[in-house]
Amino acid sequence: MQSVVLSREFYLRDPAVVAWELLGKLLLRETSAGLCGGRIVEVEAYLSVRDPACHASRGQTRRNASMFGPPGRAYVYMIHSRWCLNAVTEPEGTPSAVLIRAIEPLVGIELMQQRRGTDIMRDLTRGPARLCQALAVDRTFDGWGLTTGQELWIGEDLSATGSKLRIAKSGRIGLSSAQRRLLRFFVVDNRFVSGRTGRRRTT
DNA sequence: CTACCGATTGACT
DNA sequence: GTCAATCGGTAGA
Repeated sequence: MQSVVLSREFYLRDPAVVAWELLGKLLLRETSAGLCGGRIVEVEAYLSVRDPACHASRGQTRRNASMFGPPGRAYVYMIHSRWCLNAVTEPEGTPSAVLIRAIEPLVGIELMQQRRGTDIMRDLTRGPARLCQALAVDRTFDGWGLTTGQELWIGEDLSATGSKLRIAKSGRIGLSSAQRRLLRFFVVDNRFVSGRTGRRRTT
């Protein structure tokens, strides 16, 4: 599993662009129990104060503070007693982020099966809270540097074939507002994508 | 302090 | 497809 850790500059851009380009990248987690992770296949962008669905749109609180920090760090929050992982984007002070909604399991399958309590591959990392449980990501990673290449990071897959990913976009899942905006991006026909896989094709 | 709510999931019809 | 468990974050008294 050869990969090159993504730089801080990668995240220093519009969250919709970062979200799009995160598809196909590797999300990796290393503990004393071993390495695990997989390929990112579903993401959502949250656009700072101009996006009512963004946790930071109504100002800074203790929960969302890491979204106001530098790009390339994690924003981990809890919803319905489950953890979800974001990558912070844009310059410090602009609180935007990309929610990692699903990955395709590639390494450390057995470890992720243990943490999830199931052998069913499709249930390991399909959904933002499932993947956090599989990778043992919790509040302690809020603010963590995803560019460090240690413990939890995102890298370019050097073994990836040159073939271009087929990507589609849709409205974001689970929102009570701003549902019309097409800020969810996913790999077409990938069985580890959560929710409905219909909607608008783009490539 | 209390009350309300949710970027979800798993169980169930 | 529907539905509610469950608990930290947040706002308000």
